[in-house]
Amino acid sequence: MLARGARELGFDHFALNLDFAHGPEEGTSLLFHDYPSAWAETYVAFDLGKTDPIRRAGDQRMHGFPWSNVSDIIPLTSSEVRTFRTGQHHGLVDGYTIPRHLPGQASGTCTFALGPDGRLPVAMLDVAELVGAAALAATWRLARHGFVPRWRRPTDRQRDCILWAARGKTDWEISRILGISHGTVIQHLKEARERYNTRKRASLVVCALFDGLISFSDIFRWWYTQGGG
Amino acid sequence: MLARGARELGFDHFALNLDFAHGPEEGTSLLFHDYPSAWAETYVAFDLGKTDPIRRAGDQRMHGFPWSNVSDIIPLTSSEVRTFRTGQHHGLVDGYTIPRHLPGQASGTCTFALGPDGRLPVAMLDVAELVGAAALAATWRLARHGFVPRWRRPTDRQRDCILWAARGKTDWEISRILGISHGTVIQHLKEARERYNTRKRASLVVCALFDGLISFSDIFRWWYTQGGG
DNA sequence: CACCCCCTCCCCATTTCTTGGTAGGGGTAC
DNA sequence: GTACCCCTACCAAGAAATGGGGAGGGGGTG
Repeated sequence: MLARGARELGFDHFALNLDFAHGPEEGTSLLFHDYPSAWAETYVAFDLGKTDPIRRAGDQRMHGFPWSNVSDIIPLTSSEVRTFRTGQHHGLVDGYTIPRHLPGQASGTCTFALGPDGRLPVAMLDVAELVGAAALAATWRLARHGFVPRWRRPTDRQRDCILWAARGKTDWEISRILGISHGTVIQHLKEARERYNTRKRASLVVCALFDGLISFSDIFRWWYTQGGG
Repeated sequence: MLARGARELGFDHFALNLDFAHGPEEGTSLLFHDYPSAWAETYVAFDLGKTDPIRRAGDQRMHGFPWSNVSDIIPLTSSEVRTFRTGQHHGLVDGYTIPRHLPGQASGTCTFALGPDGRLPVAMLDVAELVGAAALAATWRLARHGFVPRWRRPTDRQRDCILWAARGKTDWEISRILGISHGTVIQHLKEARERYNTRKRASLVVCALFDGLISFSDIFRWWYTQGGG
């Protein structure tokens, strides 16, 4: 259906990707597409997904964007430029990507791509936006079935510690800030790690951020008022 | 502009809300609207934003929904039902709400509401979706401005190391994964920390995430392929 | 050709995190 | 009342990160 829709909108290919955010161990991701098989194989073989600038840009946006805008959204590293060029050689010249996010639950993109002779159907982008969003929402509704792990979230105090850890404080510094003992901070962070089922401070912070437990504004609001940078 | 747009779409009022923190507590937020002033004052006075069922439903959805569907999306508590009823008494009978999310950065809704005599303009809901999303995205772009630091960005190899660090790997593990020496990984991360002007691994990851150098999907995609499929 | 940047490798000392325990007091829900 | 959760606090050993140095090769550029 999406493939037909892509044609009718004036595109050549589609790709729908949905990542479920239910923690390190118990998650899944979906990928449907009708990209040229040569490119798909290259993509998987070189694990290009991890350096795909399109996905990264999607994490910064609330709605669709043409690929030509990616460099305005995020800084491109040289290897990402290479990924991009390789895709073009495989017949994926341009495209339009619609991202959608549900904090702590899922993130996904729906992309409509153009072959070598294609031109971006500017007039249809708004429709593509709606079609892509509908496809993502439908996929999410279908896929979430039988899903509700929702492990216990960290407590208030654990969250405080995570927040200060995200701000780059050591356990001892956090203890001074919160007015509790050093060992207690260690304890809170220990239990928080268990709740997110991780074993490293850095990924604890990542999990808390993605889960919506803490946010960048939480972290940086303090940062800027400090004058630190 | 939004007020005019709301009228043209067949609605009576609009409200645009953007929260910069998903965290349970603190967080800055924006609210633009042309609701009846009596309702607005009540809303603010009782801090109803925290118990507004519309917002909570928005956290569960990737795209727009009419208010009549809210009870299908989330279970309504008695206080939420009260909020709802109070709104109706103030002349807000029905509406259509468009949510958008950026995990860890912002969440917002754009609502078009109907007065006592209004009927939901079903044919225009898709347009409302686009208009609301555009308004949210524009607000986000404006609000985020002046937020993005512009230091020298980490190199490709430094980014690789940050990404694996965000995934909870140790320096030694990263060295095995990338096929380089342990000391080199330490060196890359050391220089990456200097570029982001931070001294801790956790805040290095936070900076890289906020900067868009790495993204949540980069991090979690790998996790999914490890355990879940 | 210098010069800068990137990637790679190495040394050392110190600080910090992680993991494994145990345990009391206060609040709340059944 | 009993059970559970949260917050607090402590100990100790081993693993990992941080900060300070230095160094060579390759690539691109003025």
